Order: sequence, then C-alpha cells, then structure tokens
Amino acid sequence: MTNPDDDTPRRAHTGRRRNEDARRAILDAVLVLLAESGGAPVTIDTIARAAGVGKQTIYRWWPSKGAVLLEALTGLAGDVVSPPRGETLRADLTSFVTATFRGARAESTAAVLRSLVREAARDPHAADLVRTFTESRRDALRALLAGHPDELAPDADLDLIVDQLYGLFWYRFLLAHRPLSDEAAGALGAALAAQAGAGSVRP
Amino acid sequence: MTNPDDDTPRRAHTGRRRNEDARRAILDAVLVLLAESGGAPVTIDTIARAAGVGKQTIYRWWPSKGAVLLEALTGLAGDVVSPPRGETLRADLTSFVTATFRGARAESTAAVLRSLVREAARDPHAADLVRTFTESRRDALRALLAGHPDELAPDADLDLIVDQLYGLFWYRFLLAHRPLSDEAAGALGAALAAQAGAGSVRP
Amino acid sequence: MTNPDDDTPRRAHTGRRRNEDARRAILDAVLVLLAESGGAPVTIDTIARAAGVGKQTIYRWWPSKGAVLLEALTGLAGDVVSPPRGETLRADLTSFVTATFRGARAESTAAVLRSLVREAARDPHAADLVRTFTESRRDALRALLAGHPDELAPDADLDLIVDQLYGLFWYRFLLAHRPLSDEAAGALGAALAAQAGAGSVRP
Amino acid sequence: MTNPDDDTPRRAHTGRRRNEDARRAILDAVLVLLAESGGAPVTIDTIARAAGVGKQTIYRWWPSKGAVLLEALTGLAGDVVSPPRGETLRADLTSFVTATFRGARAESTAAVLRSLVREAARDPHAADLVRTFTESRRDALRALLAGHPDELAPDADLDLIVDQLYGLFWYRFLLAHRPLSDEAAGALGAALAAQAGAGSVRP
DNA sequence: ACATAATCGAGACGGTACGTCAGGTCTTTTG
DNA sequence: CAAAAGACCTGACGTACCGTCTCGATTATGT
Repeated sequence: MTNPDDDTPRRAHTGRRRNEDARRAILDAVLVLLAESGGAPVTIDTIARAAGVGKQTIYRWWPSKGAVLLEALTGLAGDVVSPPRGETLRADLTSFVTATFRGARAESTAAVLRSLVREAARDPHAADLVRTFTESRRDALRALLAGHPDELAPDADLDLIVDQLYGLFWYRFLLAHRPLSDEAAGALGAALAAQAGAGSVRP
Repeated sequence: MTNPDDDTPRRAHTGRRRNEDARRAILDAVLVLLAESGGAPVTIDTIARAAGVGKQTIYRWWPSKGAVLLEALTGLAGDVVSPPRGETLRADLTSFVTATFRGARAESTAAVLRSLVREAARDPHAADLVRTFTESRRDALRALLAGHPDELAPDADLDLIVDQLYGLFWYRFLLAHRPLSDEAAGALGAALAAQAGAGSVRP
Repeated sequence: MTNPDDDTPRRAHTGRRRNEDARRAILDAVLVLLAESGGAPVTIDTIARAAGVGKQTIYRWWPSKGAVLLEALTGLAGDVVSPPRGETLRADLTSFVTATFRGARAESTAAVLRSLVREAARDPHAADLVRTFTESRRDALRALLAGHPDELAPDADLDLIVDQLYGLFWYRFLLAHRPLSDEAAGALGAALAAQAGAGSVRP
Repeated sequence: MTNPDDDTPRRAHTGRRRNEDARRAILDAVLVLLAESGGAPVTIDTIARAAGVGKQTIYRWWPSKGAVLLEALTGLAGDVVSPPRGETLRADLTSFVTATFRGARAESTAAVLRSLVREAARDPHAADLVRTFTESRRDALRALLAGHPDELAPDADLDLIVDQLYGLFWYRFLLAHRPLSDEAAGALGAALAAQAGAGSVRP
C-alpha cells in the first residue's frame, strides 16, 4: 500500500536540511524583540538581524511576519491552555476564563498577542492564520461546554456564549479600558454558565 | 452679562478660515474610496487626490489617517445611534444591538470600521481616538441600561454586560466567522437583559 | 514741466500707501537672518515672520525670494563700490579689485551674496536679476578701464579682462579654495593692467 | 609576504553584489532626462522611474542627487579632457581652453554641468563633490603649466592664472552673457601664457 | 569521489507609502 | 485698499519596510 502521508515525499530529500537552530533563534528573537519593543512594531529586518539569520531564511519557512508571530504565540499558549475538567460547568468555565485572562496579563504573551493582531490588520495572510487560531480556541471552549450536557438548556446558543467570552476578552485586551482581572473572570464565568443553563428566552 | 469665553475670543480670528468645502471633500472622498476599495488600504495620497486637496491640508487638521477615518465614521454613526426608549430593558437592548449589527452590515459603514481598526493597529494616535470613540459608545449603552433601574439587580455588573455586548460585536465583525444577524441580536439582547436582572451569582 | 520721476505718479494714489516700514523691515530681516543662518537657506516664511509681515506683502512687491535678496545686496554693495579715480590704470584696477574682495570678505555681504547665488540657481526670476546685477558691475569696471584710454592697447579685449576679473572673483568666492586676499587683489590688478596695455598677441 | 590589508579582505564579500546594470541605467537616465528637460530640474523620482529602479537604489549608492550628476558628468568629461602636449605653453593653453569651452558648448555636457551647479547650490554634499571635482581640474591645468618650466617666470603665480581661466569659464558659462567661443579661447590662452611668462609685476 | 541539491547569512533590488518642507497663491479681517 | 495672518495646492524630498532576488559558502544525499 502506497502511503500518501504528509511526511513521506515520493523522492527522498536531497540537499541540506533545515537548520533547527535557525528556527529556534528566529522564534526566540521574536519574543525577545517584542518584549523589549514595548508595543512598537517589530520589522522583519530587525528579527533577522537579532536572530543572526538572513531574511530569506524567514520567508522560506513562514509566509509572512504574522505567521512567525503566531508560531511564537502558540508555543507560549501551549503552556496556558490546560483544559479543565471539574465538577460544575460554572467552575470549569471560570477556571478557563481565569487562565485565559492570566495568560494575557503576562507581558510576554501579551506583547505577542498584540503584535499578532497588528500584523493581521494589514497582512491578509496573517489574518487567515489568526482566524484559524481563534477558531481552534473557540472549538476548545465549545468542547468544554459540551462536556457538561446536563447543565445546558436544550436550546442554548453555545456560539453566542463562546463569542461573548472571547469577544469580551479581546475587547478588553486590546482597548485596555478595564483590566482582565480574576474578579472579572469569575463574574463572566458565572454569568455565562447561567446563560447556558437558562437557554434562549422566548421572544 | 459679559461672558468672555466660549465663542467670544478677545481678538477675532485673522487670516483665511478653514475651508469647509475641503473638509467635506476629504471626508467624502474617504467614504467613497473605502467603499470602492473593497477592503484594500486607502492611502493619504489617494485621499488627497480624490478630494482635490493637498496632502498638507489633511495633515494640518488631522494628526493621522486614522483620525480622518474616525471622523468620517462618526459622521456615519450619528445616523445609526438612535438611542431607543421603550417599555422593557430587553426591548431596548435588543433594538440597540440590532441597530448596531445592522450598521455594521451596511457595507458603507463596515468598510470605514474595518479600515479604522487597521489604522489603529499601527498608528498610536488613531488607537487613542478609537479608544475615545468606543468609550463614548459604551457610555451610551450604559445610559440605556441605567434608564431601566427597576429591571436591574442591585449588584448587576453593568460594565461586564456592556463589554460582553460590544466584545461580541467586534469579535464577530472582525473575524466574520459568524454573521451579525438580527437573530443573534435578539438572542444577545434577551440574554443580557436576563443577566442584568439576575445580578451576580454568589460564588 | 511735469516731473516723470519715480515717486510722482500722474494720478494721485488712492487707498492705503505702501508701508515703507514694512519694506525696510523685510530687507533688514533678510540681512539679519542671513547673517545668523550661517549659510543655511532662509525661507520666505522665516523672513516674513522675522519682519513681522505677511508673506503676501513680500510677494506684492518682489516677484520672488531672489529679488528680495538682490535688493538687500545692492543696498549693501552701494557702500562698497566707490569708483576709484587715480593716476594709473594699475592703481585704479588694484583698488577696485581690493574693494571688491574686501566686500566679499565681510561676512554680512558674503552671506547675502551666497544666498543670492543659491536662489538664482533655481529661481529663473532671481537668475535674471543676478544677470542684470552682474551686468551693471561689469559696466562699472569697463567704465573704469575706459577712463585710461592712453594705457589701453588699441586692440585690447576689454570684455575678456572684465570677465577674467569677475570670473576669478566669483570662482574663488563660491568655491573658497583660496582666499580673496589683498595680495591676490594686487597681483590680479597688476596682471590685468599689463594685459590691457599689451593688447592681444598676434596669433 | 602576507599583507592582510588593501585588497585582501579576510572574508570575501557576502550577499548580493551591486547591480552594474542598475548603475548604468541610472547614469544613462540622468543624461537622457537632462538632455530632454531643457534646463528644468530633474527629480530623483523621475530618474528612478526612467531607470526602472527604486529610489532607494539611488540613495544606497549616492549620497545626493548632485553626486549622481557629478558621476554622470565625469563619465562625459573623461572624453573631453585630453591633456595636450605641444611645443609652446601658449599653444597648449589655448588648446586646453578651447577643448574646455567646446565641451561646455555641447548641450549634452552643458545640461549636466548646469544641473550640477544647481544641486550644489543647495545640497552641501553635492557642493563638496563639486569642490573636489573642480580641484582635480585645476590640478590638471597646473600640471600642464608645470610642463613648460622654461616659459614660466620664476615668480609666476600659477594659481592666479588657473583661477582666471576657470573663473572666466564658469562665469561665462553660467551667466551666458558672452559666448565661450573659440576666439575667446584663443585670446584667453594667449593672455594667460603672456602672464605666466611675465611673472608678477613689481609693486 | 564527485556531482546534485537544498540551506544558510548577507545584502542589493523594485516598490509603495509615509510624513515633512518650501514655494507661491488665495482669502479674511483689521486699520 | 494695503497689510497681517494664515489656510491652501503643488511637488519634491529622504526614510522605512516589504517581499524577492542573487551571491558564495556550507551541508547532505545520491551515484
């Protein structure tokens, strides 16, 4: 049986392999630069210089600046995710929100997040990646909700709940008019759990 | 009564006045260009050219491109706002959300909104203005909520409700993963009205 | 007899007269600014501001920036000219050259001269005025030469001598590779007097 | 003998090399544009456009517009120089002057020369380069004079002669009040040769 | 062993947009 | 009706990044 799998190209690879050190150096440089830049935009040239790498090495492996940022971010986010599995929906929801808010309060994550959005705002490629990324987060959240079927009203609009959660998160994160505090996380978790249990109100 | 302030400067303005035609031409050109551009970024040169105006005239009155977009937008938004005054909180909330969603569905408004965000993503000046703008929208919404004191639980977290509403709005608007439909507006209005009435749940 | 003189127009002037103070303020401001600027270009706005005058007032009376500079210059040059009248051609020539060189060494004159050339380099109007100005200087020099007919060879090429003198002057003045010293003035005066007496050499 | 300096850099050049085609295209475009423009100023954008080159490629290699013009000019001047070597000083001088005048009469050269001066008038960088350029021309002329030591008076002021020649040249070239004719060249050559032979006149 | 092939750092390239500056004109109010 | 103030249009400037394209050098297979 011929294996059409991803990592089995028809013809074995010839030539020099990708330099893993370079990859790491680039992602690290991105994080360092973002942390130092204090919100100022980071350019490709700067990243390449800081990583001791040619620009082409970046463009060879990532389609755009935003893609690099995104990869750097997911590396970071992996630590934070920790899908909770508790007794009640409200507890799970609250701990999920709290973790999310805390991740965004860490300056290291926040800087990447912010730059990522900046990039997505003008690079359609980056925008696509952000869309995929946020999609996967929503899926995770939806799975969490689905894990408590007995606490969900039959006609509960899960998408509405998910989008309220992430909407509020991004809205506060980007505008920073109000902190992403643990208190807010608790209140939001409780409110959304209540919404899920109540279901849609009859018109 | 001599009132020396407000509109009574000690010495009248001397020199040529600001050309109101130019101002209108610029704002109009922005709207037209955005509508035509189909999401592509619009440059200052293009605006100036289309308005039959020198670039400097734009920079004389607005600190950045985003500021122009914002002014163009508020001109548009003024028509949409229409603060409702109905019987129930739920009805008012729903009609407010519906109006907001509908405004964003109109391509003319949506294009400006989108470009505005794009600008804010890289022009700190524009970002500030967006902050002010969104602040005023939140205030309007909060006023609407405060207009129904008897339907609010004593410990209701109005800021949370406001941010859930606008958070979801922007989240869906920018990611476009789900439509800002009238149905969604109804559901959101109902859910938030219920939340406001229930107040915070005890931990 | 009607006097066609400059300041007696046929029909009495109607309306406000030209403000002589403004004229002087402008010319003075030019000189001051040039002296202070140390060679840096001086703009019309700066002049207007320094003279406490509207830009239009400058353009009402002078066709371009260069024209203002030129008028400021001729005011200065008038003091320096002093057409000499001595015994010998050589003495007269030497004292003429010396006076010219000395005028250019005075920083006040030099700054104007330099800015004037700068202007002429890109303002055709100013260039015309410079042409007229230099023409008048050449005429003065030619008159000086003609004042010693007995010391001139019949076929002496006066234009050549004049241009050698002023050519060297401007060349050294603008390039500043060699000083416009009194010694140089003496040597040049002597050499040109000799040349004038010898006439053209047969080919 | 290991000599690590001069033309033996430790590490060979890395990165893409300068594109010689672009360099030529730029210089050619300058000449063509100047010839066509008929004295009107030529902008960097126009040059870049005409050469099919990015503006930055010009700024990468030349510090200012004047520098580009100068390089274009020296390319042209190289053909004209032809240091003469004849029997008499007068003959050499005359042919040198004649060649110089003729070069300036050719519209192709004249346009570059004129624009070069225009640039030098406001770009200090270009002014420096012009100074270097004229310096080299004076050196060439001084070498020519030194080639006839027996025809020079012991106290002859060579610099004065050199500056008379080039002074007259530029003076007539820029003011254009009198042509740079072959006749003038002959007369000037003869006069200066006589000056050189006579030496300084005693005071 | 030696050709083939892909990667790497470096950096030049064509472009697009930016925000600034100066010039010269036009307009309003004051004296 | 001139003058001061100052807004206006024009057009060039020099800079910042972008994403692509060479370079020569450096690995890794394949034969």
